[in-house]
Amino acid sequence: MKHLQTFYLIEAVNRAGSIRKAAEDMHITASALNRRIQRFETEFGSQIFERLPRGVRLNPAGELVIQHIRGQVSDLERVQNQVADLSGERRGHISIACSQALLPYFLPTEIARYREEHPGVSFSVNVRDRAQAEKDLSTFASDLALVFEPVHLVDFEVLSSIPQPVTVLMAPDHPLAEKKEVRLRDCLDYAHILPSHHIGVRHLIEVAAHRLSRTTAPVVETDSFEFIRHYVLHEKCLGFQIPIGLQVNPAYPMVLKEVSSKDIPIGHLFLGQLKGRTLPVAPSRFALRLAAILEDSINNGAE
Amino acid sequence: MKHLQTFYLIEAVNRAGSIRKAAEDMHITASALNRRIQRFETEFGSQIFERLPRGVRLNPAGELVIQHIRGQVSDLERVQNQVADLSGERRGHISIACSQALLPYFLPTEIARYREEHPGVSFSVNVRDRAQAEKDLSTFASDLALVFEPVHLVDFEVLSSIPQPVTVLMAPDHPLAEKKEVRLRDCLDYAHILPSHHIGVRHLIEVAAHRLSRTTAPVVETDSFEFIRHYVLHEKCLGFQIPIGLQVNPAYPMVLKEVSSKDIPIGHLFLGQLKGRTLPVAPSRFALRLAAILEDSINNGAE
DNA sequence: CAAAAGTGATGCATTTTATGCACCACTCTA
DNA sequence: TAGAGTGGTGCATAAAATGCATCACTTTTG
Repeated sequence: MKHLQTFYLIEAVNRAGSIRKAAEDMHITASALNRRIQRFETEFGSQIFERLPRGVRLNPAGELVIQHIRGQVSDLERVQNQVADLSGERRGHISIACSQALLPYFLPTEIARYREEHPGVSFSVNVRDRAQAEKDLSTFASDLALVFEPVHLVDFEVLSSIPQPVTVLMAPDHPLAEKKEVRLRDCLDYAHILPSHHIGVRHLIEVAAHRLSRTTAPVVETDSFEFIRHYVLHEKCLGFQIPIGLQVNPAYPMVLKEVSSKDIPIGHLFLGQLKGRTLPVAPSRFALRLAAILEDSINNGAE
Repeated sequence: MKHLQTFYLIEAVNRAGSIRKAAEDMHITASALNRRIQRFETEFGSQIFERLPRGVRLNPAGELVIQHIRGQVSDLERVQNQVADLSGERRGHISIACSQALLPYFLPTEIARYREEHPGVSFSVNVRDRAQAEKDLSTFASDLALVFEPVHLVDFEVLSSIPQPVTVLMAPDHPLAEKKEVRLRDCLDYAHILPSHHIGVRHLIEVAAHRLSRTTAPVVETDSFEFIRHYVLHEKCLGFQIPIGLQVNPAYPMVLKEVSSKDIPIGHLFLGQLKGRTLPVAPSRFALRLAAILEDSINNGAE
C-alpha cells in the first residue's frame, strides 16, 4: 500500500542500520530517503532515529513508532483478508511459530487438512523456541505460536493448552520397555540422550532430577528431536520428548512410555497469539480449529 | 499526519454522503477527491463505496476500512502521546462517555484533582446512555465509558465496577424519611418521579415492580437526574437515583435511603473501554486511577 | 599523522504525482 | 421536459518527491 511507503522505508532503515544502505535496498537515493525520514520526524513531532557516526539507530520513540507500524501493516492486511472473505472464498496467509515437536505429525496433518477446504490459504511454519516464538508474535512475524511450557510471558495470550507428559522413548529391547511405570530415577540409571538446555522438556527433566538429588548425564545432547527419535534405534539408550511429536512407525518399532508424573510434573503445550492483537480472518479461524482439535485430543486421549 | 490524508478524506466522504459535498468540506475539488477514492479502491483491491444516484455510501468492505482507519488514527495518537510521555510531562486528551449520575460530584472532583497533577491533560465529558456509550467507544469518539448497568455488550471491556444500590431521595418531612428499611412497595404507594425508560435505574425499578405485580405511576418522568434531585424538594414525592450522584447539601436538606435489596437487586456502575483497544497513555493512567478510587469507595463506604 | 572510506545533510534541476478546470453521461425531482 | 443533483474523465498546471553533486563530519586504515 502506497500510503505506508514511509513506514516501509523506516523499517528498512532500521534493518539496514544506515540510511545509505537502506536506500540501496529500497532502490532510491540516500538523499530522497533521508528527506523522507526528516519529513516524518518533523511531522511526527520527534526524532525517531539517533544519528551515530556510523549510521542511525532507533531511539525509544522510534521503537514505539516501529511497533505501531507493524501493527498498522498487519491490521490493514487483516482488513483486506476480511474483505476478501466477504466475497466468498477464504484467502490469506497464516504464519506459525512452533516447537519442533509439531513438525513430524501434528502440523503437517492439520495444515494439509485445512488447505483441502481452503486452498486459497497459504502457510509459513517456523521452528522457534518459546522466547523466539514470543518475539515473532510481537514483531508480527508470526500470527500464532504453538510452544511447550513457556515461562508465562507478558505478550503471549494463551488460546488453548493441552497436557503433554514427558515421554521416554526406547528401542523395544530396552530393559525399561517391559516396566509398567517408568520412574525418572530408572531412566537416569540408563544411558540417555537429552535435548539442549533451552528446550522445555530438558528444563522439566533437570528440575525433576535436581529434586531427586540426581544429575543428568546425557550421552548425546542435541537440539533436534528428529535426531533423538532416530538415535534410540541405534544405541540402546533413552530419549525424551512429548507425545504430540511421537508416533510409532511399524517400520522402526519403538516403545513409548510416560515418565511418572510423581517425578516430572505434566507439561503443557500452548497455542497462543500476541496479546491484544486482532488476528486476520484466516489465522483466527485456523486458531479456533486448532484449539478444538487440541481439546478433543485431551478427551479422546489420541492426538 | 500527511500519510493519513486519504483516510481523512474517506471519512469526510462517509460523513457527507457525497463526494462533491465532502470535497467542499475538505477544500479540494470533487475531481481530486474522486480520484483519490478511486486510487485507494484500486490499490486496496475492492470498492469501498457504493455509487448511488444521489451520492455514495460505504459498502460492507468500506465499513471494515473505516473501522480500521479510526483504529489507526487513534493508535497513532496513542504513540505520539507515549512519546511525549517519554520526555517528561504528561500530555494528552481523555474523552469520557458517562452517565448523568457522574456529572454533579464524582467526575468534576476527580478530573479537577487529576488536572492539578497533570495540567497538560485535557478532557471531554459527554453524557451518554449505555448504548450510546458503547457506540462512542467503538467509533473511538470516547476513550472511556462510565455507565450504570449496561446489558453486557460485545465491545465493552469492563475495567472496574462498583455496586450502586438504587436509592430513594425525599424531602426530610416525607413519611418514609423516618423508616428504617425502605421497601419498594412502600415507595410505589407514594407519589414518585422516575427517570425515562432508557435509563438503567428505571429499568431495575420496572423489573422489580413487575415482580411484585405492581406498576409504576410516576407523577413526573424525566431524563434529567438534576431535575429529579431538585423536584423532590418542591413536591412531596420520591425520586430514584444511584448513590454516586447524590450528596446531601445542607442548604437543601434531603433524605437518602437505599431501597431494600430484597426488592431491587443491587446495580453496578461500570468503568470500561473498547474491547481489545490499547488506550493512549493519558486515558490509560486515568482509568487506572479511577478504578482505584472506585474500588476504595467500596471498602470505605464513602460516596 | 594523513588519506580513505564511511556517515548524514543540503541546494538545485528534473521527474513524478496530484490537483483544478471544464465537460460528459447519467438519474432523479419539480 | 427542464433543472439540479450525482460520479467520472481528458488535459493543462501546480505541487511534491526524487536524483545528482557536494559539503561537513567521524572513524578506520595505511
